[in-house]
Amino acid sequence: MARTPANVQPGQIRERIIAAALQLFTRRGYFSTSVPDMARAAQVSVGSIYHYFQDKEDVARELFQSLMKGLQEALAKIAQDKDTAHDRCRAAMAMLFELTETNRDAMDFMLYAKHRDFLPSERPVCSSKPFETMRGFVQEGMESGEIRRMDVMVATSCLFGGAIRMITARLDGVLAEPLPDSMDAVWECAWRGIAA
Amino acid sequence: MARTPANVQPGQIRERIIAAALQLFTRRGYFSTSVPDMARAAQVSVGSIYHYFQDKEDVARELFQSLMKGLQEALAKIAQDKDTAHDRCRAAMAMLFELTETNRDAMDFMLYAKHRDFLPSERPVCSSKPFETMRGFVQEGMESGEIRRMDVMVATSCLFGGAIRMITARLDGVLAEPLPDSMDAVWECAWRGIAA
DNA sequence: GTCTATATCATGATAGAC
DNA sequence: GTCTATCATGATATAGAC
Repeated sequence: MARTPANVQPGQIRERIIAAALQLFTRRGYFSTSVPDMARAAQVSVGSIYHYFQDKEDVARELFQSLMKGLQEALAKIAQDKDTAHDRCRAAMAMLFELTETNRDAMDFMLYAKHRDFLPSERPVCSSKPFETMRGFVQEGMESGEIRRMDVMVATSCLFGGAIRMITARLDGVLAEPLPDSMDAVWECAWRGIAA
Repeated sequence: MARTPANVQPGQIRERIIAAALQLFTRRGYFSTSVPDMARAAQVSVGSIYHYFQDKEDVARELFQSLMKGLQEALAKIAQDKDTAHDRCRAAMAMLFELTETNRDAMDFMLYAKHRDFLPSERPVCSSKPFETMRGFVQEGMESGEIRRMDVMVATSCLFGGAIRMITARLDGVLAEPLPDSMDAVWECAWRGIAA
Protein backbone atom coordinates (compact mmCIF):
# COMPACT_ATOMS: atom_id res chain seq x y z
CA MET A 1 0.00 0.00 0.00
CA ALA A 2 2.69 2.44 -1.05
CA ARG A 3 4.48 2.47 2.26
CA THR A 4 8.03 3.63 1.69
CA PRO A 5 7.50 3.58 -2.08
CA ALA A 6 10.71 2.92 -3.93
CA ASN A 7 9.87 5.30 -6.75
CA VAL A 8 10.02 8.36 -4.55
CA GLN A 9 13.40 10.09 -4.58
CA PRO A 10 14.71 10.71 -1.08
CA GLY A 11 15.14 14.44 -1.62
CA GLN A 12 11.54 14.76 -2.68
CA ILE A 13 10.22 14.34 0.85
CA ARG A 14 12.16 17.33 2.04
CA GLU A 15 10.63 19.43 -0.73
CA ARG A 16 7.16 18.16 0.06
CA ILE A 17 7.55 19.17 3.69
CA ILE A 18 8.74 22.64 2.72
CA ALA A 19 5.89 23.11 0.26
CA ALA A 20 3.28 21.98 2.75
CA ALA A 21 4.75 24.20 5.45
CA LEU A 22 4.53 27.24 3.17
CA GLN A 23 0.85 26.59 2.51
CA LEU A 24 -0.04 26.02 6.14
CA PHE A 25 2.06 28.85 7.55
CA THR A 26 0.47 31.39 5.23
CA ARG A 27 -3.09 30.08 5.47
CA ARG A 28 -3.33 29.32 9.19
CA GLY A 29 -0.22 30.96 10.57
CA TYR A 30 2.91 29.45 12.06
CA PHE A 31 1.64 28.96 15.59
CA SER A 32 -1.68 27.49 14.55
CA THR A 33 0.11 24.88 12.48
CA SER A 34 1.14 21.76 14.36
CA VAL A 35 3.78 19.31 13.23
CA PRO A 36 1.14 16.59 12.68
CA ASP A 37 -0.70 19.11 10.47
CA MET A 38 2.41 19.51 8.37
CA ALA A 39 2.91 15.75 8.20
CA ARG A 40 -0.66 15.22 6.99
CA ALA A 41 -0.45 17.96 4.36
CA ALA A 42 2.89 16.73 3.06
CA GLN A 43 1.73 13.09 3.23
CA VAL A 44 4.70 12.08 5.30
CA SER A 45 5.03 11.04 8.92
CA VAL A 46 5.95 13.19 11.88
CA GLY A 47 9.13 11.18 12.25
CA SER A 48 10.22 12.13 8.73
CA ILE A 49 9.91 15.80 9.51
CA TYR A 50 12.13 15.43 12.55
CA HIS A 51 14.53 13.38 10.48
CA TYR A 52 15.04 16.15 7.90
CA PHE A 53 14.70 19.12 10.22
CA GLN A 54 15.76 19.86 13.74
CA ASP A 55 12.42 21.24 14.79
CA LYS A 56 9.46 23.24 13.52
CA GLU A 57 11.41 26.48 13.63
CA ASP A 58 14.08 24.92 11.46
CA VAL A 59 11.50 24.23 8.74
CA ALA A 60 10.39 27.86 8.82
CA ARG A 61 13.98 29.09 8.68
CA GLU A 62 14.95 26.96 5.70
CA LEU A 63 11.76 27.94 3.92
CA PHE A 64 12.40 31.62 4.52
CA GLN A 65 16.00 31.43 3.43
CA SER A 66 15.18 29.54 0.26
CA LEU A 67 12.54 32.10 -0.70
CA MET A 68 14.91 34.97 -0.03
CA LYS A 69 17.54 33.26 -2.14
CA GLY A 70 15.10 32.99 -5.04
CA LEU A 71 14.27 36.65 -4.76
CA GLN A 72 17.92 37.58 -4.63
CA GLU A 73 18.62 35.55 -7.79
CA ALA A 74 15.80 37.27 -9.64
CA LEU A 75 17.27 40.65 -8.66
CA ALA A 76 20.73 39.57 -9.74
CA LYS A 77 19.37 38.61 -13.15
CA ILE A 78 17.72 42.01 -13.43
CA ALA A 79 21.01 43.69 -12.61
CA GLN A 80 22.60 41.74 -15.46
CA ASP A 81 19.88 42.40 -18.02
CA LYS A 82 19.25 46.09 -17.40
CA ASP A 83 21.64 49.02 -17.47
CA THR A 84 20.02 52.06 -15.89
CA ALA A 85 18.69 52.48 -12.36
CA HIS A 86 15.33 53.36 -13.88
CA ASP A 87 15.06 50.10 -15.81
CA ARG A 88 16.40 48.00 -12.96
CA CYS A 89 13.99 49.41 -10.38
CA ARG A 90 11.05 49.15 -12.75
CA ALA A 91 11.90 45.53 -13.54
CA ALA A 92 12.23 44.80 -9.83
CA MET A 93 8.79 46.21 -9.13
CA ALA A 94 7.26 44.28 -12.03
CA MET A 95 8.93 41.12 -10.78
CA LEU A 96 7.47 41.59 -7.30
CA PHE A 97 4.01 42.12 -8.76
CA GLU A 98 4.24 39.03 -10.94
CA LEU A 99 5.60 36.89 -8.14
CA THR A 100 2.63 37.91 -6.01
CA GLU A 101 0.27 36.60 -8.67
CA THR A 102 2.16 33.42 -9.56
CA ASN A 103 3.26 32.44 -6.05
CA ARG A 104 0.99 34.21 -3.64
CA ASP A 105 1.99 32.11 -0.63
CA ALA A 106 5.69 32.76 -1.16
CA MET A 107 5.17 36.51 -1.26
CA ASP A 108 2.85 36.36 1.71
CA PHE A 109 5.35 34.48 3.82
CA MET A 110 8.27 36.72 2.88
CA LEU A 111 6.54 40.04 3.21
CA TYR A 112 3.65 39.66 5.57
CA ALA A 113 4.66 37.05 8.11
CA LYS A 114 5.99 38.42 11.35
CA HIS A 115 9.22 36.49 11.44
CA ARG A 116 10.43 38.15 14.58
CA ASP A 117 7.91 36.03 16.45
CA PHE A 118 9.24 32.66 15.37
CA LEU A 119 12.60 33.35 13.70
CA PRO A 120 14.33 35.53 16.26
CA SER A 121 17.76 34.92 14.75
CA GLU A 122 16.71 36.09 11.30
CA ARG A 123 17.38 39.72 10.45
CA PRO A 124 14.40 41.95 9.70
CA VAL A 125 13.18 41.91 6.11
CA CYS A 126 14.27 45.44 5.31
CA SER A 127 17.90 44.67 6.13
CA SER A 128 17.89 41.42 4.14
CA LYS A 129 19.96 40.81 1.02
CA PRO A 130 17.23 41.53 -1.56
CA PHE A 131 16.34 44.85 0.05
CA GLU A 132 20.02 45.67 0.17
CA THR A 133 20.27 45.01 -3.56
CA MET A 134 17.33 47.30 -4.23
CA ARG A 135 18.96 50.02 -2.19
CA GLY A 136 22.04 49.45 -4.33
CA PHE A 137 20.02 50.12 -7.49
CA VAL A 138 18.81 53.38 -6.01
CA GLN A 139 22.26 54.38 -4.80
CA GLU A 140 23.70 53.94 -8.30
CA GLY A 141 20.79 55.92 -9.71
CA MET A 142 21.81 58.86 -7.55
CA GLU A 143 25.42 58.62 -8.64
CA SER A 144 24.42 58.51 -12.31
CA GLY A 145 22.14 61.50 -11.86
CA GLU A 146 18.88 59.67 -12.60
CA ILE A 147 17.61 60.07 -9.05
CA ARG A 148 17.69 63.16 -6.83
CA ARG A 149 20.33 63.19 -4.12
CA MET A 150 18.85 62.26 -0.77
CA ASP A 151 19.06 59.65 1.97
CA VAL A 152 19.15 56.27 0.22
CA MET A 153 16.83 54.68 2.76
CA VAL A 154 14.24 57.39 2.21
CA ALA A 155 14.47 57.12 -1.57
CA THR A 156 14.20 53.32 -1.60
CA SER A 157 11.28 53.34 0.82
CA CYS A 158 9.42 55.88 -1.28
CA LEU A 159 10.21 54.13 -4.55
CA PHE A 160 8.99 50.70 -3.47
CA GLY A 161 6.70 51.57 -0.55
CA GLY A 162 3.65 52.15 -2.70
CA ALA A 163 4.15 48.87 -4.55
CA ILE A 164 4.56 46.95 -1.31
CA ARG A 165 1.38 48.51 0.03
CA MET A 166 -0.44 47.38 -3.11
CA ILE A 167 0.96 43.89 -2.68
CA THR A 168 -0.28 43.60 0.89
CA ALA A 169 -3.68 44.90 -0.20
CA ARG A 170 -3.76 42.24 -2.90
CA LEU A 171 -2.73 39.54 -0.42
CA ASP A 172 -5.51 40.68 1.92
CA GLY A 173 -8.05 40.23 -0.85
CA VAL A 174 -8.85 43.93 -0.96
CA LEU A 175 -7.74 44.33 -4.58
CA ALA A 176 -9.82 42.58 -7.22
CA GLU A 177 -7.58 43.05 -10.26
CA PRO A 178 -4.17 41.45 -10.74
CA LEU A 179 -1.30 43.69 -9.68
CA PRO A 180 0.35 43.92 -13.12
CA ASP A 181 -2.74 45.86 -14.26
CA SER A 182 -1.70 48.65 -11.88
CA MET A 183 1.98 48.48 -12.72
CA ASP A 184 2.11 51.54 -14.99
CA ALA A 185 0.18 53.76 -12.59
CA VAL A 186 2.16 52.72 -9.52
CA TRP A 187 5.46 53.05 -11.30
CA GLU A 188 4.66 56.53 -12.58
CA CYS A 189 3.89 57.74 -9.04
CA ALA A 190 6.93 56.04 -7.58
CA TRP A 191 9.39 57.32 -10.17
CA ARG A 192 8.02 60.86 -10.25
CA GLY A 193 8.63 61.03 -6.53
CA ILE A 194 12.36 60.47 -6.68
CA ALA A 195 13.42 61.22 -10.26
CA ALA A 196 15.92 64.02 -10.77
CA MET B 1 0.18 43.33 52.23
CA ALA B 2 -1.75 45.29 49.69
CA ARG B 3 -3.97 42.44 48.67
CA THR B 4 -7.15 43.78 47.10
CA PRO B 5 -6.15 47.35 47.95
CA ALA B 6 -9.18 49.55 48.50
CA ASN B 7 -7.55 52.57 46.91
CA VAL B 8 -7.41 51.06 43.44
CA GLN B 9 -10.33 52.04 41.23
CA PRO B 10 -11.99 49.04 39.64
CA GLY B 11 -11.61 50.33 36.11
CA GLN B 12 -7.88 50.71 36.60
CA ILE B 13 -7.25 46.99 36.53
CA ARG B 14 -8.73 46.68 33.08
CA GLU B 15 -6.40 49.38 31.81
CA ARG B 16 -3.41 47.75 33.45
CA ILE B 17 -4.18 44.48 31.72
CA ILE B 18 -4.52 46.19 28.34
CA ALA B 19 -1.27 48.10 28.80
CA ALA B 20 0.65 45.00 29.85
CA ALA B 21 -0.79 43.03 26.95
CA LEU B 22 0.37 45.66 24.47
CA GLN B 23 3.91 45.51 25.80
CA LEU B 24 4.08 41.72 25.81
CA PHE B 25 2.36 41.20 22.46
CA THR B 26 4.75 43.54 20.70
CA ARG B 27 7.90 42.42 22.49
CA ARG B 28 7.39 38.64 22.55
CA GLY B 29 4.48 38.16 20.20
CA TYR B 30 0.91 37.11 20.88
CA PHE B 31 1.45 33.36 20.88
CA SER B 32 4.55 33.48 23.03
CA THR B 33 2.68 35.43 25.68
CA SER B 34 0.77 33.32 28.19
CA VAL B 35 -2.04 34.57 30.37
CA PRO B 36 0.07 34.14 33.52
CA ASP B 37 2.71 36.30 31.80
CA MET B 38 0.12 39.01 31.32
CA ALA B 39 -1.03 38.67 34.91
CA ARG B 40 2.50 39.06 36.21
CA ALA B 41 3.25 42.08 34.04
CA ALA B 42 -0.01 43.79 34.95
CA GLN B 43 0.41 42.84 38.62
CA VAL B 44 -3.02 41.26 38.74
CA SER B 45 -4.12 37.66 39.00
CA VAL B 46 -5.07 35.30 36.20
CA GLY B 47 -8.59 35.22 37.58
CA SER B 48 -8.91 38.97 37.17
CA ILE B 49 -8.03 38.76 33.51
CA TYR B 50 -10.73 36.19 32.95
CA HIS B 51 -13.11 38.32 34.96
CA TYR B 52 -12.69 41.35 32.69
CA PHE B 53 -12.17 39.54 29.40
CA GLN B 54 -13.63 36.45 27.82
CA ASP B 55 -10.28 35.02 26.85
CA LYS B 56 -6.84 36.00 25.61
CA GLU B 57 -8.13 36.77 22.14
CA ASP B 58 -10.67 39.14 23.63
CA VAL B 59 -7.86 41.15 25.21
CA ALA B 60 -6.12 41.45 21.86
CA ARG B 61 -9.33 42.45 20.11
CA GLU B 62 -10.19 45.20 22.59
CA LEU B 63 -6.63 46.46 22.50
CA PHE B 64 -6.63 46.58 18.73
CA GLN B 65 -9.99 48.31 18.52
CA SER B 66 -9.04 50.92 21.10
CA LEU B 67 -5.83 51.73 19.23
CA MET B 68 -7.69 52.01 15.94
CA LYS B 69 -10.21 54.29 17.57
CA GLY B 70 -7.45 56.56 18.81
CA LEU B 71 -5.95 56.74 15.34
CA GLN B 72 -9.32 57.47 13.82
CA GLU B 73 -9.89 60.31 16.29
CA ALA B 74 -6.54 61.84 15.43
CA LEU B 75 -7.44 61.74 11.74
CA ALA B 76 -10.84 63.28 12.43
CA LYS B 77 -9.15 66.14 14.25
CA ILE B 78 -6.84 66.65 11.29
CA ALA B 79 -9.85 66.77 8.96
CA GLN B 80 -11.30 69.53 11.16
CA ASP B 81 -8.12 71.58 11.46
CA LYS B 82 -6.91 71.47 7.87
CA ASP B 83 -8.62 72.47 4.64
CA THR B 84 -6.71 71.12 1.66
CA ALA B 85 -5.92 67.53 0.79
CA HIS B 86 -2.25 68.48 0.78
CA ASP B 87 -2.33 69.76 4.34
CA ARG B 88 -4.47 66.92 5.62
CA CYS B 89 -2.30 64.20 4.15
CA ARG B 90 0.87 65.87 5.33
CA ALA B 91 -0.51 66.22 8.85
CA ALA B 92 -1.57 62.57 8.78
CA MET B 93 1.92 61.46 7.83
CA ALA B 94 3.49 63.65 10.52
CA MET B 95 1.05 62.25 13.06
CA LEU B 96 1.99 58.67 12.16
CA PHE B 97 5.69 59.50 12.49
CA GLU B 98 5.22 61.14 15.86
CA LEU B 99 3.04 58.35 17.16
CA THR B 100 5.76 55.88 16.24
CA GLU B 101 8.21 57.79 18.41
CA THR B 102 5.92 58.50 21.36
CA ASN B 103 4.10 55.16 21.43
CA ARG B 104 6.24 52.68 19.62
CA ASP B 105 4.38 49.63 20.90
CA ALA B 106 1.02 50.95 19.77
CA MET B 107 2.24 51.57 16.25
CA ASP B 108 3.99 48.22 16.19
CA PHE B 109 0.86 46.36 17.20
CA MET B 110 -1.38 48.21 14.75
CA LEU B 111 0.88 48.10 11.74
CA TYR B 112 3.21 45.20 12.10
CA ALA B 113 1.32 42.50 13.95
CA LYS B 114 -0.22 39.82 11.79
CA HIS B 115 -3.72 40.06 13.15
CA ARG B 116 -5.09 37.50 10.76
CA ASP B 117 -3.37 34.87 12.86
CA PHE B 118 -5.12 35.63 16.12
CA LEU B 119 -7.99 38.00 15.24
CA PRO B 120 -9.66 36.20 12.35
CA SER B 121 -12.84 38.24 12.66
CA GLU B 122 -11.04 41.57 12.36
CA ARG B 123 -10.85 43.11 8.90
CA PRO B 124 -7.40 43.63 7.37
CA VAL B 125 -5.66 46.86 8.31
CA CYS B 126 -5.92 48.41 4.86
CA SER B 127 -9.69 48.20 4.86
CA SER B 128 -9.99 49.60 8.39
CA LYS B 129 -11.59 52.90 9.25
CA PRO B 130 -8.39 54.99 9.50
CA PHE B 131 -7.15 53.82 6.13
CA GLU B 132 -10.56 54.55 4.71
CA THR B 133 -10.33 58.08 6.04
CA MET B 134 -6.94 58.54 4.45
CA ARG B 135 -8.31 57.33 1.14
CA GLY B 136 -11.06 59.90 1.61
CA PHE B 137 -8.45 62.68 1.92
CA VAL B 138 -6.89 61.55 -1.35
CA GLN B 139 -10.23 61.22 -3.12
CA GLU B 140 -11.14 64.81 -2.23
CA GLY B 141 -7.72 65.93 -3.40
CA MET B 142 -8.48 64.52 -6.83
CA GLU B 143 -11.82 66.24 -6.98
CA SER B 144 -10.29 69.57 -5.99
CA GLY B 145 -7.58 69.17 -8.61
CA GLU B 146 -4.67 68.96 -6.16
CA ILE B 147 -3.93 65.34 -7.04
CA ARG B 148 -3.75 63.71 -10.46
CA ARG B 149 -6.75 61.60 -11.45
CA MET B 150 -6.04 57.94 -10.96
CA ASP B 151 -7.20 54.91 -9.01
CA VAL B 152 -7.65 56.08 -5.40
CA MET B 153 -6.13 52.92 -3.98
CA VAL B 154 -3.02 53.38 -6.09
CA ALA B 155 -2.68 57.03 -5.12
CA THR B 156 -3.15 56.38 -1.39
CA SER B 157 -0.72 53.47 -1.41
CA CYS B 158 1.92 55.56 -3.17
CA LEU B 159 1.35 58.58 -0.96
CA PHE B 160 1.69 56.75 2.35
CA GLY B 161 3.60 53.62 1.30
CA GLY B 162 7.01 55.20 1.66
CA ALA B 163 6.19 56.55 5.10
CA ILE B 164 4.90 53.19 6.26
CA ARG B 165 8.06 51.53 4.99
CA MET B 166 10.09 54.03 7.01
CA ILE B 167 7.99 53.32 10.09
CA THR B 168 8.57 49.58 9.86
CA ALA B 169 12.28 50.19 9.35
CA ARG B 170 12.27 52.33 12.47
CA LEU B 171 10.36 49.71 14.44
CA ASP B 172 12.88 47.09 13.32
CA GLY B 173 15.69 49.20 14.71
CA VAL B 174 17.21 49.76 11.28
CA LEU B 175 16.81 53.55 11.42
CA ALA B 176 18.88 55.41 13.97
CA GLU B 177 17.31 58.85 13.74
CA PRO B 178 13.78 59.71 14.85
CA LEU B 179 11.28 59.62 12.01
CA PRO B 180 10.27 63.30 12.19
CA ASP B 181 13.82 64.10 11.04
CA SER B 182 12.97 62.47 7.70
CA MET B 183 9.52 63.98 7.43
CA ASP B 184 10.37 66.68 4.89
CA ALA B 185 12.28 64.36 2.59
CA VAL B 186 9.67 61.59 2.69
CA TRP B 187 6.83 64.03 2.17
CA GLU B 188 8.47 65.66 -0.81
CA CYS B 189 8.89 62.29 -2.56
CA ALA B 190 5.38 61.18 -1.69
CA TRP B 191 3.66 64.38 -2.81
CA ARG B 192 5.69 64.76 -5.99
CA GLY B 193 4.53 61.31 -6.98
CA ILE B 194 0.84 62.09 -7.03
CA ALA B 195 0.55 65.88 -7.22
CA ALA B 196 -1.25 67.33 -10.25
C1' DG C 1 -14.13 41.32 42.66
C1' DT C 2 -9.99 39.24 43.28
C1' DC C 3 -7.19 35.61 44.36
C1' DT C 4 -4.81 30.63 44.27
C1' DA C 5 -4.91 26.11 42.82
C1' DT C 6 -6.10 22.87 39.55
C1' DA C 7 -8.52 20.16 35.62
C1' DT C 8 -8.15 19.50 30.96
C1' DC C 9 -6.13 19.46 26.70
C1' DA C 10 -2.93 19.95 22.84
C1' DT C 11 1.55 20.43 21.41
C1' DG C 12 6.50 19.53 20.34
C1' DA C 13 9.63 16.17 20.48
C1' DT C 14 11.29 11.26 21.15
C1' DA C 15 11.75 6.09 21.25
C1' DG C 16 11.88 2.14 19.09
C1' DA C 17 9.75 -1.16 15.53
C1' DC C 18 10.33 -2.22 10.74
C1' DG D 1 14.80 6.24 6.28
C1' DT D 2 10.30 6.04 7.55
C1' DC D 3 6.79 4.86 10.42
C1' DT D 4 3.48 4.64 14.83
C1' DA D 5 2.85 5.23 19.60
C1' DT D 6 3.97 7.67 23.53
C1' DC D 7 5.87 11.16 26.86
C1' DA D 8 6.61 15.42 29.07
C1' DT D 9 5.66 20.01 29.05
C1' DG D 10 3.10 24.04 29.29
C1' DA D 11 -0.91 26.29 27.86
C1' DT D 12 -5.94 27.84 28.52
C1' DA D 13 -9.69 28.17 31.21
C1' DT D 14 -12.30 27.08 35.47
C1' DA D 15 -13.58 26.19 40.36
C1' DG D 16 -13.97 27.67 44.68
C1' DA D 17 -11.93 30.23 48.82
C1' DC D 18 -11.91 34.82 50.68
